[in-house]
Amino acid sequence: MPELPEVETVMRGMAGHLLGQRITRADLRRGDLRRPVPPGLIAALAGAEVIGFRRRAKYILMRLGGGESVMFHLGMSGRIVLGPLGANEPEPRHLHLVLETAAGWRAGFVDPRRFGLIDLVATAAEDRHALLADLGPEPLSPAFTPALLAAQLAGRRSPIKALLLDQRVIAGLGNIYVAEALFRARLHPERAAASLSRAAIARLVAAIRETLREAIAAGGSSLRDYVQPDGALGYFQHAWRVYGRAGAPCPDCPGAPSCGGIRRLVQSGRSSFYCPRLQR
DNA sequence: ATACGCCCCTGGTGGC
DNA sequence: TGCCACCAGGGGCGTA
Repeated sequence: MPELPEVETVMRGMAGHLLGQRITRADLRRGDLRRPVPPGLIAALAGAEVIGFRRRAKYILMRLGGGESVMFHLGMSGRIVLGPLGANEPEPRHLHLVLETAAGWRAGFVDPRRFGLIDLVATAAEDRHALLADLGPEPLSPAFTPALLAAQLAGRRSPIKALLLDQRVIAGLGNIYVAEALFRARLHPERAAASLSRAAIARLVAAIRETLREAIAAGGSSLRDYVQPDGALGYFQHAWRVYGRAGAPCPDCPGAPSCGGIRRLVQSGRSSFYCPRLQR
């Protein structure tokens, strides 16, 4: 479930074992991801020291001593696996890139559907990368204010759900956290963006922040060092209030009959979940 | 400029 | 057991 909180958690887990380490070996098994892995990737990685990590939207930037950053995007099914060298575990399927560190750890990029990507960018020019240049504000940054969101929504007739998924409007939300934030803000996913009052926009900004913060906290607290027994980083169970719960009682409606339960609808090909009584 | 459908790819699930 | 339809956390592209 790689949306912003999962990507943040994965990044922290990677940093825990890779930051400050030297990469002794880099092995590309398969380079035809969403876009081809750049030819210079292995040369940039091999022998390099990992000197920093940063997340922007759903991208992880791993900064190397040579002045380049490796960009990872997990797509729908991507994950990072981590384990000690020499462990006798079977290699996961769909392992596309393997890194080994001087300290004896192995990190792997696994992505069955190959909607993810790996790219290389000059560290000094990270934000000018074509995939980062047009991204909207980070929802957890002070720059993400009701006034800013209001300016983005003004005059837009699209459903609010669609705009919150648009990474140019706000960076890092995906289908799950949009559903959860709209529920928390009591806004129906089909509401026209421009019809939101100032108060509703303020509620939405707060709801997005709270939803993401709690999810990051859950990810961090559920994994002592972020590495699960199978080596996967940053994937944690979370109790969604509405996502994936069609037909279930609404957690905030005291009597189930009062709203008839959580409903599912399809918007531009993707599922939305909401409470018909609370969300308007 | 904006909005929408379609596509990329593999795997899991549930029905027959 | 097999087959098939449907669904899935993302996002880019072409077309109106």
